[in-house]
Amino acid sequence: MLRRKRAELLEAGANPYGGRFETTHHTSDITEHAEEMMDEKVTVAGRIMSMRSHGKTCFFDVQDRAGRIQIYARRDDLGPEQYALVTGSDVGDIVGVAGRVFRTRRGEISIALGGFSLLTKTLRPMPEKWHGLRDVDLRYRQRYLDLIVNPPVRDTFVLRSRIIAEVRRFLDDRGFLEVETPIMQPIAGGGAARPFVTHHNVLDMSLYLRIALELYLKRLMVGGLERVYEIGRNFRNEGISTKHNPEFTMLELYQAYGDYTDMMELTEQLVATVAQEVLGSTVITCDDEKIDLAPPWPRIKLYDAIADRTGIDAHTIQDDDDARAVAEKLGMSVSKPPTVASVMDKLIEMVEDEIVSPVFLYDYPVVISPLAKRKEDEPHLTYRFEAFACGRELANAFSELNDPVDQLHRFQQQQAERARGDDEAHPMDEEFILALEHGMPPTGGMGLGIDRLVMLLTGANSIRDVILFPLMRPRSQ
RNA sequence: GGGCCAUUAGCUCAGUGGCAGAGCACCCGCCUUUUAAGCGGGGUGUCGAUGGUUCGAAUCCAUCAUGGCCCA
Repeated sequence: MLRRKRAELLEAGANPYGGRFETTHHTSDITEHAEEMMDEKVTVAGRIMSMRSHGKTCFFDVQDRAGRIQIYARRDDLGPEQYALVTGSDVGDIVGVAGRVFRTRRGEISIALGGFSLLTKTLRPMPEKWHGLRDVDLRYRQRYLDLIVNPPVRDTFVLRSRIIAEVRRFLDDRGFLEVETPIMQPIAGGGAARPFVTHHNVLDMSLYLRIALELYLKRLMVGGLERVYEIGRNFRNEGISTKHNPEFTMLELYQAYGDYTDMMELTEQLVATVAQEVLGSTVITCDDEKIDLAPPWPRIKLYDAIADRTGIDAHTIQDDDDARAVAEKLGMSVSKPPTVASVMDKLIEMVEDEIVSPVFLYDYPVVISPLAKRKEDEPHLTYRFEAFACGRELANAFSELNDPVDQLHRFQQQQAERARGDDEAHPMDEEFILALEHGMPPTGGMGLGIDRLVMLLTGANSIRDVILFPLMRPRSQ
């Protein structure tokens, strides 16, 4: 039916796909300053969201990126031809309208239509007008409809953009240099995750999509850039959940001559500042509970938190036998035979679930921290922390390991783990060792999940609600 | 990976063995300040897919697909 209208328009010599159109205002400029603007001539453009034809008059609502405004069309004002073009339009059409600002009898700010241009004809009906688009599958697959019909969705992505802009400003103000490092890497290091593999035809070599930014950014610390950050996409070949999308956006930053305590201060300052700038407050809502992101955040030793939550003294987990005993005692279902690393991960997860207000857990075991500097007095631990809030990990940071000999040793241990079947163990990276051999200054580094931060600040419960186009399986016929 | 739930018109949803339905949207007619406009008329469909049970399946069974929630 809508296709027929397109054909009829073409036949009548009208162009259903117009060109450049100059507007004077956004809808909100008018609705928010209506009193001063009465009788002013304005031009706006947008999509028709509803239509009430009323004999020889017609009302319709036009939505642009700022909001909506009602348009009032009279046949006597427009003449029969223009008026027929108006009433022949459909909800979903994109139009340009010019007219005079006025208020209807019922008090609604409106534009009395003087000129009308069809800019784009829709061939598909819009989702239903008061239930909107609910089907989450359709909302993600056809996000453009979600954005048109569900205003909170647009608000979320506007906020996301502002959050990222504020993060950049915060770091730029502190002398950090924004850099870009390879996304396709011959060795995917810097984290514990399985990578995606691709292939370079001319070089005839496998390349991996990066799982972390870390190892290249640290090379820049060797190179003397002193303060760098990158905001970019990481890719992890793992499951999809409300906390995980295979591609996600990460901030990593490195500060020469700093350590993990500097990173704690920076992290809490960053999050609180961004919240203040974007939301106007550091108080946010997490599952109906109000939490304050204002620094300082409590700092709790990881092992104390684990003991508190589970009664387990994690210091006693030294080998696989200890790990198995703990796994059995707590009734953990660890798929593979439990290792120290897998049991520690699980224990952290148990603590994480109960955290609501922001907290730093610090001093992580060396077995799950192959890139972090070892504690001088407790060599089975590292100068590493993670920040948690609202039941989710938000940031991960450490004093960076800059001893190439220890780093090589750690990589070798990871190879042993890999040989035992841990396919997320860190790969050997000799080029990175070479860089460290040239001397990396003592450095504090921090990684923060941008999607998680946006979730925290927008109150989203699923990562898919803060990613415009989350990964979906192809639609089956 | 396991469990539960969902999938019916463009959208939001009813329909639990007997003619495929409603509201919105859409089409036709009426209506010159309406606003979930109104009034009258019109159903536009591969009931997610494939098998099976049955005289008869949207409905019961099996498998598969996609999605959601919970668990791992």
